[in-house]
Amino acid sequence: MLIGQLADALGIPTRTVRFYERKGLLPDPERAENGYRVYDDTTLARLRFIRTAQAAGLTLAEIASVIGVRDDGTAPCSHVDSLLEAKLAEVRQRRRQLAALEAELSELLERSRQLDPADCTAGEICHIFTPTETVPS
Amino acid sequence: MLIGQLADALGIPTRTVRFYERKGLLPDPERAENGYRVYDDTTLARLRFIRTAQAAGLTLAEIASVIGVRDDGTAPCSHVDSLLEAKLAEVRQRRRQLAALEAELSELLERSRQLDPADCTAGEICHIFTPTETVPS
DNA sequence: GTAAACCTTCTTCTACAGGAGAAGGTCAAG
DNA sequence: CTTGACCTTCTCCTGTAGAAGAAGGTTTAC
Repeated sequence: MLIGQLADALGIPTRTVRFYERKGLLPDPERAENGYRVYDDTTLARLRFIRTAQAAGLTLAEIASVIGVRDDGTAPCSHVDSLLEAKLAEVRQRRRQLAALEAELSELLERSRQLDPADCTAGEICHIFTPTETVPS
Repeated sequence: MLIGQLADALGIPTRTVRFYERKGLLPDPERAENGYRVYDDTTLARLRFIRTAQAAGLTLAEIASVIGVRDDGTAPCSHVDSLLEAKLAEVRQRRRQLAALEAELSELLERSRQLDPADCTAGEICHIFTPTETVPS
């Protein structure tokens, strides 16, 4: 199997396969006499693994570390487990941040609806962002 | 006011002030005889505006566009409004994606708990990511 | 025998918001 | 008069996952 066929089998560009190779996610492949990369099904499986792990939010560096553990002859399960735990915590935190941002945006939009552009001054740049003044007694 | 004092007033590095200047977010400042940048309070206000807009998730390029409209003599309110609408839509979509990712991660972690690392084979790299086979009849 | 469709390596670019270092000028205090 | 704290410009680096182009060799099909 040549690189184009491998790439087509997964619907990814050939560039990406070479990129993964340089990142250490794929082993240096066999070469035909003309220098072309030659692959077998194990590479296909490895690429599928990479894509699945990516779908779980792992970065290529993290996936490379998992592959590294496996290549050391160790089952990377516990490593994967901790990566997933960390990722889950990250995702939850990010979700919280985005929830706050969504609330902030809604508030700004609501304010926008109640403001008249004619009242917007150059000094403020745009009064939608001007903090609502809590009028003191 | 020199750049260090301006930066300290907002708790940002002086580098950042120069960076904003080069990005067109701040006007070219006055210079003292020795070449030092000299600022007044309008720059302080502009920096506060930038920080507020950033907190709302706008990119520096978007903020620059808002400032550009204002510098054209137009109230940028409607422009800001559409930016905020777009940002809100983005945030909502991203939240949905993250919710799906969180579910996926939870599922993988649950699977991890039920699998024995001793069953993990080299071909799979890690069986936590191996799609659960729906056994056909 | 040539054109299309492959393949090779190399380097540079993208978005994003700065961070970091080099190499040097200026100013106030001791 | 020197030390330390400022200030200046310049250029490159960070992480992420590729995309893009240059410039060339190879193979297949007609």
